[in-house]
Parts: sequence; C-alpha cells; structure tokens
Amino acid sequence: MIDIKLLRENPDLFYDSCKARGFDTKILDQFFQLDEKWREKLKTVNHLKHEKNTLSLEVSESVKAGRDPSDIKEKVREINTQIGTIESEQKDIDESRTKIVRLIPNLLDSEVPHCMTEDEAVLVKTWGKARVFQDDLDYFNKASNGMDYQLLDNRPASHVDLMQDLGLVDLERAAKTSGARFYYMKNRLVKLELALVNYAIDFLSERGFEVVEPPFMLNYKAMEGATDVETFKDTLYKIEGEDLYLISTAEHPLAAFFQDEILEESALPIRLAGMSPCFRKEAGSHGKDTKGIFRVHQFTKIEQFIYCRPEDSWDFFSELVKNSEDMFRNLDLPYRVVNICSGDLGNLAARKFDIEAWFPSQGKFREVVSASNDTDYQARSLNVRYRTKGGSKFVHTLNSTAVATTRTLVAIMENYQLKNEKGFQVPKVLVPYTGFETITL
RNA sequence: GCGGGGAUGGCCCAGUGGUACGGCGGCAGCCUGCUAAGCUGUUUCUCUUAUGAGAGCGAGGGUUCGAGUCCCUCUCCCCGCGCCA
Repeated sequence: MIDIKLLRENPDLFYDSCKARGFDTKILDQFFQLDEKWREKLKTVNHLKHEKNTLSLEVSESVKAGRDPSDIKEKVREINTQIGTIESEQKDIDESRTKIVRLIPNLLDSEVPHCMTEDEAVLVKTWGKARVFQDDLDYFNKASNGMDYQLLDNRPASHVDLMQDLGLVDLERAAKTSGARFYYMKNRLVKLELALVNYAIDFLSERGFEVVEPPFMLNYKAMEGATDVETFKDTLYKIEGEDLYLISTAEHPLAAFFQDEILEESALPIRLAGMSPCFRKEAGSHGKDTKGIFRVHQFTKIEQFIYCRPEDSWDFFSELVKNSEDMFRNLDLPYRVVNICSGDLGNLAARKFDIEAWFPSQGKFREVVSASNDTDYQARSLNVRYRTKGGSKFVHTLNSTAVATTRTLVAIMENYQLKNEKGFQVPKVLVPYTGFETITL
C-alpha cells in the first residue's frame, strides 16, 4: 500500500508514476474526491463526540449534586443517533477509499525503463556460453546483444519428449486425476529436484539466510497484506469454507511473518530463505506453455526474502540478484538479466530484474528468476516497522527466486542434453546431491 | 473435540460502570571530573494545527448518558483430558 499522506502532499509523484506504468490515473482523482468527503465527515463526527463526552460528564456531576440528569441524557441520545448516521456514511466512504488506495501501485524507481511489454525489457547483462540452433541465431544475437554461443546442428528435444521417453513424468494420468498443468514426477527427476532444493538451501545458508518452511496457506488478512488484487484474481486457490488461501510463493508467508510487529534496528537486515510448494491458477495464460512442466499449477520454489532499512534496500536488491546469478552460474546455465518495463512491473515492485535462462529447444530466453524491491509498499500493507531514534518506520522488503524447481529442471534438460544418446547430464554442482551424473534410458 | 485459565501502549503489569495505574525500555532535557545513578518531561494512531479534538484495553456486536469493566458471538495463546501421522 502506498503512503496516503505522501499522496496528499505530492500528488504529482503518483500521477507520473501511474502514467509510466500505463495505469489509469482516474483512481487518483477518485481518491482525492473520497478523501475530501471522508475528512469532512470525520470533522463532524469528532465534533459531535466531543459534545457527547462533555455531556456525559455532566450527567455524572448532576447525579453527584443530586439533580435530575434526564434532559441531558435525552440530548446525548439525540447526538448518538446523529453520530450513528454520519459514522456509517463515513465508514462507507472509508471502505471505498481503502479499496482504491490498495489499487494504487508503488512509486517507480528512477532506473526503471519506461516501456510497456515483456519484450521491451532492457538488457542488463548476459552470462555463459549458450547452445544455439541455426534457425534461432538471429533472435539469439538480438536478445543477448551478441553473447557467446556454440552452434547446434539439430534442435535439442523438447523437455516434454525427453521426460516421457525417459519415464520421468506422467502427464496423461495427472490430467485424468487433476487436470491440465499437473504432473506426476517420477524416478531420477524427483531426485534431481531434491538435489536442486538441497543445493539451493545449502547455498543460501552459507550466505547468511535463515532457512524457513512456512505455512502453505495464509488467511485473507495476511495474504491481502502480502500481495495485490491481481494475484488474488488470477493466481490464488481458495480453500472452500475456510479463511485460507494456498500460497503462490513463499514470499507471501515470509512477508507476513512479522505482520503488525516492530523490529529492532539492530536485527536488520533479516535474510530468509523460504522453501515451499507454490500453487498457481495460471488464469489468463491459456494456450501458453501448455505442455510439460514449464508452466504448471504446482511447483517447489526456494525464495530469498530480505527485510532491511530503507537506505539499504538497493544494496540488498543487488545482493539478491547476485545470489540468484551465482546459483545459475554454478549450475552452468547461460542467462541474461533484464530490467523489467514500468508497464510490466506489477503493483508492488519499485523495480524488478528478471533472470532469463536460455532454452535451446524453445530457442528463447525465458524467466527463471524474478527479483523485486517492494520498498515500503508491502511493509506498509502488512504493518511491519522497525524502531529508530526518531520513532518507528516501515522496513523495506525485497524478494527474489533462488530456484523454482520445474523451470530450472526444464532448463537443465534442454541445456545438458547428450549428443549420442537420449538423455542429459546432471550439472556438476548437483552430482554430490544426486549421486548420479546422467539421466538416460 | 471437552474442561479450566488468559489476551491492556515497544515490553511487563494494575484496574468495585465515571479522565487507562504503575514499572521497565526508548527519546529529550537537567545534574554531577567521566561513566553509572538520580531528577524532570515525553512515548500509539487519525484529523486539524497557534491551539485542540477524536480514537485506541484480542476481533465484532449489544446494554447504558457513559463499557477495559456487564451481556452475546468469534479468533488466538497457555494448562489438563481425549483423538491422531
């Protein structure tokens, strides 16, 4: 949630930010209308309550003095009915206003490129040597600004074919029991997944993160604080008859962990590594990545999360991106980093970098990591503060994928395919965790 | 699921229907060679700011001129019992 006071004092900041995001500024106009009304009602109500309080004391004095307080009581009763009507009007206004305020996106950081679509994201850097099939070379060179590559004679098998040929997944039966975008993962692929998870946990532990397995469901209040309406609408599964939602990422329970708390400044930064399944409806993505395990309703993810002081948050943003990059370097998966467009950021992030791995079979760079600095936006919604000499202030929160298992597994299967045999190699760094070096027939 | 006990400011804790007590911590100031101690003030949110006013005792209702206090519903925590991977 944005800072209402800042909005009142500096409307232009928000108008500019919303425009750059392609966000309709009408709701800002609506906010100011409602806010004006709300303050009027508040003034009236406060005035009436003051009268009421004064008269109530007079009742007590009357009784002590042995006088009959009936007429004063009658007056207060009249005031009470007035307060009742005006307060309920004020409450209605407040609810509409709050609804609107929660829709207003975070202020953009100045380094966010002003553009609208996924494809316009600005290239920040590239790493690694990609395996590129001839037909994809033009796209590859453009998308990577000429990063290092090795030309392939044949397009590698898709991860779907590979998994099915190797008996690593059963998608048909998953469709039968659960529907599209589900999977039964089997055999060595399960072990490889566990290896990824264990590797990520060890990696982040060494870098000062506390490992956390959070609740996989959150109630409405926590979820509303941790995320935005878009997520509710397009992403979240609700448990029927309960005030519970399945999490779509460990970010949300980790963000809500300190809800309504005040942290000591000396405790910051707090680095958490969350491990959880992620449940996503994927509404509105019909027709995209329909096959295999690239885009699914359920996957496991290790998530980095940081609480810090506002003045430090951009340093920690770099740290999160670096951690994720280092993991993909250690996995030896070629990637590029992009600075996400103002129009493609989502409501919470002030700035967002994605890491996109190269997928040789798809011939594309695809998102495997998303790192955001939410500044004080999420912390304000969740009311997470820290104590300073000048009083308590909202912390900044940041999050970044470390590893999302399914997508990373796809990246491994596409990048590590064997030449003369059906199958693929296990990245060196994972071998100590799997105990095997290849997955073949 | 059953029975009992709880929830009050950053923390701890008191509170026979009539301005929410006190302590600790934090902050500001005073004081003393330094430090510590001591003394004084202050401490949440909202609106308006010259001042001021309102709200706030787990959440939501109710009774009352007036509710931390009385009544109802719910949530969470602790203890015991039962059930259970």
